[in-house]
Amino acid sequence: MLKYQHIADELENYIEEHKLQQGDKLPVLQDLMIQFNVSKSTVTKALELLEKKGVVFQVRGSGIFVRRHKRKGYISLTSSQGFKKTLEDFQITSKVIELDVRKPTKEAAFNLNISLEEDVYYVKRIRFIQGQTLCLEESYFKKSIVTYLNKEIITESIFHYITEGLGLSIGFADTFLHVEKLTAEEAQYLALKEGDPKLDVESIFHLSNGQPFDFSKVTYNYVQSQFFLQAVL
Amino acid sequence: MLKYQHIADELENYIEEHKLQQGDKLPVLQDLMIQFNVSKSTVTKALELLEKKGVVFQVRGSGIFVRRHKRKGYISLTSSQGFKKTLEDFQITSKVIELDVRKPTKEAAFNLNISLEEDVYYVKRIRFIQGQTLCLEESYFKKSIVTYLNKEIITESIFHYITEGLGLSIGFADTFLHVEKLTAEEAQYLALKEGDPKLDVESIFHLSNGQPFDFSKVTYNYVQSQFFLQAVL
DNA sequence: TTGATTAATTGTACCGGTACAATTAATATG
DNA sequence: CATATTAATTGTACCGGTACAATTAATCAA
Repeated sequence: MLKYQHIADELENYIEEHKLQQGDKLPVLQDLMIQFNVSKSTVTKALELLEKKGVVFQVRGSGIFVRRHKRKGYISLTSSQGFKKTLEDFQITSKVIELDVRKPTKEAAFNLNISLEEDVYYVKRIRFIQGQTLCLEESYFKKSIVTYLNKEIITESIFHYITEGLGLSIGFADTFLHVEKLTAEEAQYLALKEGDPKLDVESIFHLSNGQPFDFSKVTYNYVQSQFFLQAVL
Repeated sequence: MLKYQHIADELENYIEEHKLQQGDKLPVLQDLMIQFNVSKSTVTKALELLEKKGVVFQVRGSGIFVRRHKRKGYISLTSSQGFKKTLEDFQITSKVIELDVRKPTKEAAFNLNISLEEDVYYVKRIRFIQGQTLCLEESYFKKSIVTYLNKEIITESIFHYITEGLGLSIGFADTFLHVEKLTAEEAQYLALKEGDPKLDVESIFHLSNGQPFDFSKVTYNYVQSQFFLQAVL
């Protein structure tokens, strides 16, 4: 494992375990260098990582401080799938509605940058949070990249399978949000009424080499739709 | 100006001017070092910046490539106010509804981490995009930090005034999203109907030293509510 | 020509260092 | 005792360098 990754993990764990609060001070750079026996730039790199993640902020001439917001139960918009990590205290389950290999819709083909003839895995599932319907999800996976999927895999974490099982490296994602009214079909799945608010989240996921491999459309139950993001400006 | 900032700007302009597309290759590190006459780490730092901004992605052993999504008219969730930069082609105007110094609501006090007795500037305004109502905004600025505001300032860019006029440095923000139904009052402002969908965006802005200085609640017209964000995973 | 092997390319990890800006602490000054 | 000045602290910018991993290009073998 990379040194700076390891340091970042250690620091994050430390903050978690000691229940540090916003503004609490961490050891200074010099001390961290000694503690982990690495150079200044390696510690700096670890801290940059944590800064991006919204875990700390640094103030020149002053120190390194914990950044932690007060709200719970929000889904992170910046972590890959959103779940798992940020909502680890909450019970997330899935029910698979459909799974098959097919040709993409025009929309999916456009977003994945493929032809209408190229095969994709189509996945449709509902996700529950604490038993409540959280969202309805449709995904299109480029079959040339995600060569195999089955019900067991997609009931668990697809992304975990892609990275660990297939050995692929996920790079980045473009995410688009829309607010609209629920259609009759969607309302039924989400146990809401037609015309109720909904949040549509469309994401295009890319491998580290830039290839798009997954286009997903997720419709959220507006009651459960609480999202957050931490930006460095 | 910082060297790596300058390089990042230059590269971004180059991409824009030459209308480079997703996947287009930029000069390799070595060439950029020579071109800008700086060390490897400085170029790397510039590229990290652009990577965070979602402008490029790098592939080890291969090169530096342009990252550019195809959709227009989306508001960026990661840039400070969202507007100005990403929607520069669109006409954004503001109408001030209220502006005064007052005591914060319990909610504002909580989010700004201040007492109920500390003064805040309260700003309420409507923002229009191409003449259409885009959003209704309520902001609470800590008066001890943002010492003065007037109608001219808030009709233009408040953040520009805070950085340039007051010489403050904005650090980071926590942003929370909710989807709900419009109240009667909100509906009126936004020229929509009560019960229509809305997107609420609450943000807490902090200075570089970690102090929160602005809590804002923005209610978006769902028709205009198109947001995007580019994440590195 | 195909496939495997090797070599060249290219970005990333990490080191050690100097200079400096912003903050904070210490000291001097009235 | 408040306030201005100076000094110490602490993070950031930037340099130059070595080693190496992932990709791509070139070469060789069958």
